[in-house]
Amino acid sequence: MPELPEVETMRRGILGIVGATVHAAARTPCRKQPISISPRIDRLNRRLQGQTIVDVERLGKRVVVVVESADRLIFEPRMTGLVLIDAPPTTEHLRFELQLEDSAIDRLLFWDRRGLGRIALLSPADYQSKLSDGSLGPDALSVDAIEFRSRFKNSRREIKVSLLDQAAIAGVGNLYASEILHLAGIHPQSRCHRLSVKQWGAIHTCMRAILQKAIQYEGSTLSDGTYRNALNESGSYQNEHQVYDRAGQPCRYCGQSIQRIVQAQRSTFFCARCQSRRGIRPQIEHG
DNA sequence: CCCCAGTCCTGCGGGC
DNA sequence: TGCCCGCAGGACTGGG
Repeated sequence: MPELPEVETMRRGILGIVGATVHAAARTPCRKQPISISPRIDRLNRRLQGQTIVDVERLGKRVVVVVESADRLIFEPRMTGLVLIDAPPTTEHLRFELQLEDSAIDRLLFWDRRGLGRIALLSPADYQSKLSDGSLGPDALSVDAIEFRSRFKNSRREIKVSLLDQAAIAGVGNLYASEILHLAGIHPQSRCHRLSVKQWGAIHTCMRAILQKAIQYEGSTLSDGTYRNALNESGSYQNEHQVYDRAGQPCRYCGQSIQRIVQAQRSTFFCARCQSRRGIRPQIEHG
């Protein structure tokens, strides 16, 4: 399930398309239900044809391809989507391609096994309103500690659930939320409004540490093997997981059995000893 | 404001 | 052994 580190790895993996010119944008033959592409593919193709790619950005869990007209092609992988420049895992789930010219890279591909992913082409005005309509918070790696705390501190929700709210902070998903709170020594059911300034500092610091380390490891490829980088290679951060999908196994830090609970219909994994309802794990340095 | 259940969708693995 | 159901969860919606 691509979260910020996986999407950032995809972004880095396709940077070679900068400078290429779009020959055509097209759906690929695929017997599955067509994925959502906005606007309609013929209109999207007309707006992209002949455009030079000038940048590849990331916005939370989305890959953003910028062309010279300042239109932005947004790839939203959701659960099983991949942005690739090399051989896709299967041909039957290949959904979309950008045929390229004037480049060593032939084409940019969107592959998605389950088809929940989305593609959208946004004008600069559409993009600006998307950024300012409140549906997407600041990127998890851009937001500073003050802004971070201010976005959560008055909420009565549980911290784990709040971290998944993309309108608060963009980029953190279910896997990394558990890992971040474990490193910070914060219980996932802690209510936001009851956390201290020091605890918010710890969560912010640990969020940055976990996400940056996961980027270094090129993301997490889970047992279903779906996630791949742009060259169709596995990530390796799954080997570093402390709690995610480790229910019943010993905490690597203290040996206590990792617990699984359900919050907002999603699995949360945590260590009840390292993540007490009181305070920060004392051994972790913050700042 | 926030919560919850349902929706999309496919592949897989547990259980019978 | 084979089949079916439920689960995985990112983003969103509608109702309470």
